[in-house]
Amino acid sequence: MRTALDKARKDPGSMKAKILAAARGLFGEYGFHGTTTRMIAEKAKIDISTLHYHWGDKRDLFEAVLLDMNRDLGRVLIEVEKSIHGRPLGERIKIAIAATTDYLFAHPEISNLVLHRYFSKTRHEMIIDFKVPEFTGDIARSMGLTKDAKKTPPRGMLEVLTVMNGIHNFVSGENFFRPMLKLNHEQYIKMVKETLQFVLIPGFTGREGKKFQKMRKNP
Amino acid sequence: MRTALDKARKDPGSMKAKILAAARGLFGEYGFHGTTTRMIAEKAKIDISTLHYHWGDKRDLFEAVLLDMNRDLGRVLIEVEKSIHGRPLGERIKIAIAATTDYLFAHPEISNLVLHRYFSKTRHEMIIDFKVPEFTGDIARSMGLTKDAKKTPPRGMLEVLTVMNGIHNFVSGENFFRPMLKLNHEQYIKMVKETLQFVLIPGFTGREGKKFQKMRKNP
DNA sequence: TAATAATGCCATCAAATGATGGAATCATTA
DNA sequence: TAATGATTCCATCATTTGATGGCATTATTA
Repeated sequence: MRTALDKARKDPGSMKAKILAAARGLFGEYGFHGTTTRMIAEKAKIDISTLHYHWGDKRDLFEAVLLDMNRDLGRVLIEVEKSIHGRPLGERIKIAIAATTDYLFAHPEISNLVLHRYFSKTRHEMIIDFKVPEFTGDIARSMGLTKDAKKTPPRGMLEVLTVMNGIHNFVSGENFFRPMLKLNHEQYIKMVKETLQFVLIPGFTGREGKKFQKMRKNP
Repeated sequence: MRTALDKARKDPGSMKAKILAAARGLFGEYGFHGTTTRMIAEKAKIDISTLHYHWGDKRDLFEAVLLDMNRDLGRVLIEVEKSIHGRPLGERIKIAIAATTDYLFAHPEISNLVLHRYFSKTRHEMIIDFKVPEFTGDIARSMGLTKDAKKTPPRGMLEVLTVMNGIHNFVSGENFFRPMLKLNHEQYIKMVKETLQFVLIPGFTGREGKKFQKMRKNP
C-alpha cells in the first residue's frame, strides 16, 4: 500500500494519482458511505473497473486517501513549526493559526477528511494509521505547553485540539457558515483568521501571568 | 410533518417516537448515507415497512430527526440564556460553557447531527429549517457581543460559533479523542470543560480593556 | 359485540452499488 | 515488427438498500 501511494505521488499525472485526487475530494465532501465508486470514476473520467484495477476495493482507496491526506497535513505542520521556532508565545500562535488556516483553505478536503474521521463512524472496520495524536503532541511541545519532551499531558493535547479543530471547523463549514454571514470567500477567510486569533490567543498568552497560573490550578 | 413530530413527542412510548429516537442516534453516528433503514428498524425492533408507514421515506425521517434535534437544542440554549442573565461577562461564558457541555454530553447525538450537517454533503437535496443562524445570533446578543438588537455582525457570529463548535467537537469526538488522552468518561468531560473555559474565556473578557479594543480595530 | 380504522409484519420488488471477467487497446521491449 | 505485459473499458453479476402490496393483528368506536 505504501509503495502504491508513493507511486501515485511521484507521478501526479498518472491514472492512480488522478483517481486518488478525485476520491480525496469526494470522500471529503460526502463521507465514505456518501461517496460511490461511480461518482469517483465519473469525476476522474474513467471506468469503475479501472478504479478497482488500480486501488482494489473502495475501502483500500479510502485508506489510501486518508494516508495521503495525513502525510500532507503532517508536512505542513512541520513547516509551520519551523517558521515559528524561537519566537515569543503569542506570536507563535498567531503565525501558526494564520499559516495553517491559509493552507487548509487552499486544501479544504484535508479539513473535511479529518473532521469526517473524528466525528463519523463507518459501517466497516477501517485500519488506518492516523497520526493526529502525534501531531497534536508535537504542536503542544512546540507551543511550550509541556515541559516533558516525551509525552504531552492530556490538558495540553486538549488545548491544541481546541485550536486545530477551530480551524478545521471554519474551513470545512464554509459552505454552511459563509452564506449566513453574507461574506465573500476572501472576507470569510480574513475574518476567520482574525476571530480565531482574537479569541484563542489570550487564553494561551495570559497564562504566563501569575493570576492565570493560579486559576489553572484551581479552576 | 410538524404535527407528526408533535405527536411523537407527546407520547414518548409510541412507535413513532421509538423510531425517531433510534434514527436520531444512528443518523448522528453514521450520517445519512451511512445509516440504512434496516439499521434503524433493527435498533427500534420493528420491521422496515413499519418505519415507512410512520415516517414516509428515509429523507422524511432524517428531516424529522433534524427538526427534533433542532428544537431540543434551541430550548436548552434558551434555558442557559435565562440562567446567566444579568451576570458579568466572564461568569456568563463560564456557566454557559459548563451547562451546554453537560447537556450535550448527555445527548451526544445532538452534537453529532449538528456537525454532520455543517461538514457533510448529502447526495439528495434536503429542505430543512436549520435554526443555527438564529441561535447563534441570540447567543451573541446574550453575550453582549453586539449592540444592535436586530442583527448580529459576522464577527460576533464567528466568535459564538468558535465556542459552540468547540463544545460540539469534544462531545462528538469523544470516541476518537478520549482513548488518545487515556481518560475515563468523567475525567474527559471535566477536562474538556476546564480547557474550553480556560482557553476561550480570556478572549472574551480581555476585550473590555482598552488594549484589546484597540487590537480589535487594528488586528 | 360487530364494524371500522389503525398498526405491524412477511414477502417481494426495483434501483443503486460494489465488484469482476474478458475483450480491446496501448505501451514496451526483444 | 512481433511478442509480451500493462492498462482501459464494456457488459454483467451479486449484494445491499429503499420502498411497497397485501394480509394479520390490535385498537377503537358504534
